Amino acid sequence: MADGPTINTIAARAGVSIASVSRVLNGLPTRQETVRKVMAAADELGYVRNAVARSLKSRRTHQVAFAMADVGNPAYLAMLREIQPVLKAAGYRLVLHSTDAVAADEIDVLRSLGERYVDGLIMSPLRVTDAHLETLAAARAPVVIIGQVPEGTPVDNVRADSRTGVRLAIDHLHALGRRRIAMVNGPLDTVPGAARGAGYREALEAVGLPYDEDLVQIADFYRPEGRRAVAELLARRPDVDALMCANDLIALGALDVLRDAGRRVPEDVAVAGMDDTDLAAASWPSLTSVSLGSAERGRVAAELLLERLNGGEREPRRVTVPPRLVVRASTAGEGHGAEGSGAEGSGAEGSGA
Amino acid sequence: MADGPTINTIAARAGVSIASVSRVLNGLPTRQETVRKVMAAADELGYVRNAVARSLKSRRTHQVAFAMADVGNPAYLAMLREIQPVLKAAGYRLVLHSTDAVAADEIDVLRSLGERYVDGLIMSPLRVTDAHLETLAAARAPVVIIGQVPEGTPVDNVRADSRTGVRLAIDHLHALGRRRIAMVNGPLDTVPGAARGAGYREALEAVGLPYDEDLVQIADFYRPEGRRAVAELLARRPDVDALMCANDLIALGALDVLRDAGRRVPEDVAVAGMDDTDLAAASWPSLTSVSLGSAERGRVAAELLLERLNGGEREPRRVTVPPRLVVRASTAGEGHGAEGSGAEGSGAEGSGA
DNA sequence: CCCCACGCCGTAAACGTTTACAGCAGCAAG
DNA sequence: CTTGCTGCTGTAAACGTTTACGGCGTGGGG
Repeated sequence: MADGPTINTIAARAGVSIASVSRVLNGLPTRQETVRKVMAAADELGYVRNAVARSLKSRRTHQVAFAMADVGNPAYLAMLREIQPVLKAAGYRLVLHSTDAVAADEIDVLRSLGERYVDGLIMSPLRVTDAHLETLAAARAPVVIIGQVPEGTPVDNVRADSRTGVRLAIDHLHALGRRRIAMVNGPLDTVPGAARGAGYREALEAVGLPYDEDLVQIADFYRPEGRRAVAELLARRPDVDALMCANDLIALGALDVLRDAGRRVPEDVAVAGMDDTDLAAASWPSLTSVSLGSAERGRVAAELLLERLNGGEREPRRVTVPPRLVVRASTAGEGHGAEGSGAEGSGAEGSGA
Repeated sequence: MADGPTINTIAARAGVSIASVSRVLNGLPTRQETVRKVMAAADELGYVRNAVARSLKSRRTHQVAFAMADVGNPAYLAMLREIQPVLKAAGYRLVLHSTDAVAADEIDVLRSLGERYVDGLIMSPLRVTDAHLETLAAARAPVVIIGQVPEGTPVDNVRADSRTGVRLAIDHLHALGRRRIAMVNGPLDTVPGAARGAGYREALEAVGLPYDEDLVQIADFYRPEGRRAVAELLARRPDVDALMCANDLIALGALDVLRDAGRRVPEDVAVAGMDDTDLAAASWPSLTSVSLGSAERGRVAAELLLERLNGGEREPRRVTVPPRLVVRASTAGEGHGAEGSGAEGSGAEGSGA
């Protein structure tokens, strides 16, 4: 045992050269007799190819990195869940980085591509700075970016379309007869905040409703902030009949406040969220939400990367994944419970000692 | 550019040998002048050490694998979230495997340790078979198992204690004055199901309540199953005043059914879940739940592995992480909304094209 | 009978590092 | 001036593969 068998051990035992062993293991044309001897020796010794030596020589690691901004964020998890099987099926291992949305960490990851421990990278930065672009240009391996990237950046890119997403939701609310549709948006200096705000204005115009500053309230993307913001909004405009929230957490906060205020959802006020996280299905009433296709973005990103890893040179591609409105009780007003909710086992546990 | 600079390129440019370059890069004692020349050359060329070659020679990859049964399961995600930073801080990269709880896949992962692409492995199998144990014994790198493992298996092991967890919850319900406490358990032939069932009996005995078969209902660990089971239970025993559910999803199903039946929670029926996923805080009313310490189990597992990677030989250790009861509205009956809920940004998105 | 083609195999170099060892210069002590 | 340190550096081997190249034996065609 001591020090696992190598190609040399096998060669010695089978009475052939290491070249022959390598050929047999790689299925290159070899005499039957030799194949037999090598296979026998390998089996007896329990030989396993050393991936590191293989990578050094072949310049392929069969590993791909995914740098997610935040391991806790359901949107990134949805991506991960799709990326993983695509890579696995193609014979790649997944190296996971968490950058905590810190630009410096993201740039470190890009730079570390020079170490050549992976063949490629999928990255979803919160926002792309000039430093990012600079490092990207010098990246030593193919990269796919999930998110916004300036026009003309020569890199494969997969993006969502939250602007259209907001329009879907507003159209829906308008079709239900709502006419005083407020928006609880995230900070306007974030990329998603700006896009969603723009979507709101466009959508109102499209359905022929006036844009009213009074109906817009800014909150951070968290539940307590959502509560605060919706409370202010209600105080100022008690007459709202629908709330478009910039993400599901804000929407949950909205539900909290409406419940306390004795407003029925959706009868008095309809509520829509965004991101379609699993929280949307769990809440009461369950939450209508705009899916921005995190899962699909992950899958597409993985496929683009694989294509580039196999195919070689190619024009950089840009793919936009369309949003999808998932209607639930918080706007539709049907009973709850119809919907099957997700899967999720229990069993990561054990009994007592 | 073409083919990134190596230690040789630098040696040539700095007019020294590759050994000197290596020494400088590794901070071994070297004359100041030489250090200067090498550093200058390395900077100018934008040199980055090749991790693969380094690993081949040093027999250390600085990578650790985590094999999770299911990328979608919040319990495993909680582990991942803790494992990641611990490893990162110690200078290790994380390779993520998803085995979909398929034994054959898990065994493949164990076997693949022979490829030496990682220095160690953390694995959380759903259940451990004989084949697992056999492969484990022959594993070519240190392994830490999160979950149940037969007595005496010579492997580092971190486990939860859901049995005691159930007791915590039952004690709580009993202290609130509940006397007809039903249990909605998972399948009894799963490890968690059996442990939780045992915990239920023990706990009843401990508080002096009789064990009544009528009050036990079996469901699979999912929400629709929970609904079905609780509906049956209510039909049979309309007098229950508390429900102990074997996980949060079942508990969410219970809330659905109770709401439909017009029973108030917690006034008429108190409900407790298990696993303390983020769904527990999102639901209405928010859900009292037993945390089995997934996060802490992840952290401990990572620490055990690092210890073994640095320390070398050592007795196998077994750590049991104690459960913790998180009281929320579904039993306590206070208002909702007090609690801050988790953090979770939005921003994995982009605006429209 | 000679030559060549062909199929198979072994030798050796290469991938980019780390590191044991020896060599060399400078200097202090004898 | 020799000896022996000391401090630094270079040469070369090693990690475990893959693969270009040439050699060898066989058999068929001229």
